[in-house]
Amino acid sequence: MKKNKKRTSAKLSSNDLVKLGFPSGKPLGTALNIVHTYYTDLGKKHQIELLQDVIAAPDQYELHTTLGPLALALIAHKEAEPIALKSEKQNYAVYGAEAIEQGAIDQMEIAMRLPVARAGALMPDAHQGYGLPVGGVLATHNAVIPYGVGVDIGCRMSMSIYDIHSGYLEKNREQLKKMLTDSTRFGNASFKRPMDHEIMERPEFSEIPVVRELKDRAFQQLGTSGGGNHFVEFGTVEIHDADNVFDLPAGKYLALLSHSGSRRLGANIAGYYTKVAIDACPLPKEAKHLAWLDLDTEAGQEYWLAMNLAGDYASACHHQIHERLTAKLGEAPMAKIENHHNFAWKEQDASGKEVIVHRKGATPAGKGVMGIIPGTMATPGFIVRGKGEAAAINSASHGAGRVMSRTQAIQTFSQPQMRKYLQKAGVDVIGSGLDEAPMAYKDIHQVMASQQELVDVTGTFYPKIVRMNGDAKYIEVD
DNA sequence: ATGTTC
Repeated sequence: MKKNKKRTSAKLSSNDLVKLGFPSGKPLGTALNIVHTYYTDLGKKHQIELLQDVIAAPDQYELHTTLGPLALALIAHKEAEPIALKSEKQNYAVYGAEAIEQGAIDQMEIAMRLPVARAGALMPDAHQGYGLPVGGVLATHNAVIPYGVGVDIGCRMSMSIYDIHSGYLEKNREQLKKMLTDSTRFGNASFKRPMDHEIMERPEFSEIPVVRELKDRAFQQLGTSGGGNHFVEFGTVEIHDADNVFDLPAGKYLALLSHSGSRRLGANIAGYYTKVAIDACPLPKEAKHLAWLDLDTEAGQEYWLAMNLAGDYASACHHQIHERLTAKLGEAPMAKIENHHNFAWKEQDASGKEVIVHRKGATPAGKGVMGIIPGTMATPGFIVRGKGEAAAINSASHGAGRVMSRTQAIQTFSQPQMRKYLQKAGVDVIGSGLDEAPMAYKDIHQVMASQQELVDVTGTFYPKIVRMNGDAKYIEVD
């Protein structure tokens, strides 16, 4: 049980193994597993020598008791013929191209050349991701790409609109801040006693082996928000006209908006099935992360079920977040709106053929479909109604999109600078850090202008009290 | 995004 610290630091990392030439996927995973199971007492230098011997002549280790599986994985990898990409460049629609980084465009071009790809589109908030760019939409035939869905499966937006005049917010800032602090959990924190939810009764939790192992943690994390760009916030929402699906009179209301996903459950499902896909689907290096699962295979069916479970779980988390805060407010919402933006759907293309539409950081925007496109912690978000634009595969952006990486934002901006920006916008922030500074994002108004063909704006949300992950006393502005 | 282990 008690491990000596020195020995842990001598552990080989996956990076070390990549440097030794182990291809990621099965060979890398097997090597890590074997070396950490059987050879931890050997010392780093000897571990490296041993692995170098295996990679130099795997056929000599095929029958080795502990290294045999690694040798076989290396041989299988060498023999696997990569699946060819289409050689011709494929066309797809790009919205707001002038503000999209080249890396995202390069990734989309590769995705379009997959033999299973049928159509694609790039949303105006697009930026580089793993495999498919964030803000990328890809329709495939009978195949699902785990990294086309993304790591945070079923990540979504949820809004409750209350029949409370927006003036309530200014008069009750302190109480609303306390409600957010008491009723939401970010980062590693979870509720002492999670509320029960029927999602935990789903058969997938006992029927799918990889999901079974995640059940306990999923229960602990019910109703939590995670980290990164996730938030729970109070703000005011302006309903522009009476022509909205909620039958709300035009006006200004108090609203609650949340953004989060499927926590560890979705992340681990994504990680596991990506590995399965990479093993089953050898692709050229530049397309490796776009490995797909055929929906006619057992693994493909299993991923589909697990993905849908993770999506419903993310929804359950939002429902509990809103349930807790609604109870504190003591007023039932008069309208609710929710949409996910990291998922794959079975839809029909223009010719009526079934396609699998991956939206990785893209909002469903079929004709009449309502959605929420958030800006940043200090800029407006929008309630939108889809126009059903076929060229965009019935999609729109899922936010403003970053103009700089988290690391870059932390190096570029200062605390006083961010404080000033938030003060000017009249926004209180609990938690967060400079990586989520509004200045690190594209101008949401420009992004909306780039997608006028894709959505109509029916309401505008102004964030006022925002909670994100991070040290709660770090960026409070009052 | 993620108990940061690809």
